[in-house]
This record gives sequence, structure tokens and C-alpha cells, in this order.
Amino acid sequence: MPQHPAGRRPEPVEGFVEAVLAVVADIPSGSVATYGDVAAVLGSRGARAVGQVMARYGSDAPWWRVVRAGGRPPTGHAATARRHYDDEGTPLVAASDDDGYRIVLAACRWRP
DNA sequence: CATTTGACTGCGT
DNA sequence: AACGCAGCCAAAT
Repeated sequence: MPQHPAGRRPEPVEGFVEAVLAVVADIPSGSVATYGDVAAVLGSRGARAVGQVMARYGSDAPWWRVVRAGGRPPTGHAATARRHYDDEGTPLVAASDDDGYRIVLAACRWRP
């Protein structure tokens, strides 16, 4: 058989990936969680692993609700994420860095 | 199966 | 405060 099911990207074992996406889906609009927080809910400390999942499978999830410790938006997505924050009313503060702003974790960090 | 990679984090210089 | 570095974990190659 000549080929794999047409045009379908090979899906990894759904376990960690699905778990991460499920947690992200639980973050309420207007709130956020850090990569480390998401990992912690899964009983893991793999903040980077969570980032990997978001980068690869998070395109259809509310990925902007997962931010870096320190309140900075996902690397390389500050502009796109900001539209969502503005839309959801997520509290932000102006910043001088390239992101231009920073999420106020003290006010909207999600706690499971 | 070994190595590399990355939308991370915290601590030290 | 900028920069480097080591620790961490799962997926990708």
C-alpha cells in the first residue's frame, strides 16, 4: 500500500498532547496560565514540552491563554495574541520590550 | 534506539 | 538589567 492515508499528517500517540490541549481548553476567557502551570496540572514539569505541543498542535486551541512566566506572550506571537487579549478583556500593561505589553498575571492567572 | 529541538524557567554572573 | 547557563520533559528526526 502504496501510500499512507492520503494527506494526513502522522498523528503521535494521543496522551500528553491531548491532555495539554484539554487543559488549555479549560482556561476561561480573559484568564491565562503559564506553560509551567499547564505542565503542573498534568503532574509534569515540562514547561517546554507544553510549548512543543502548542507549537505543533495548538493551532486550533486558545493558545494565547498560555503565556510565559513573567507574563510575556508566546514567543513570536505577541501581535496575534494581543488581539485576543483585547477581545477577551485580559488585563495588560504597556512594556518597552518588543512585545510591547505584558499580561498582568497577578490579576488573571488561572487557578485550577 | 540516540540525538536534537523547542511557543520554557530559574538562578548566577 | 542584559546575558549566559543548566535543568527539565516530550516529540521529532
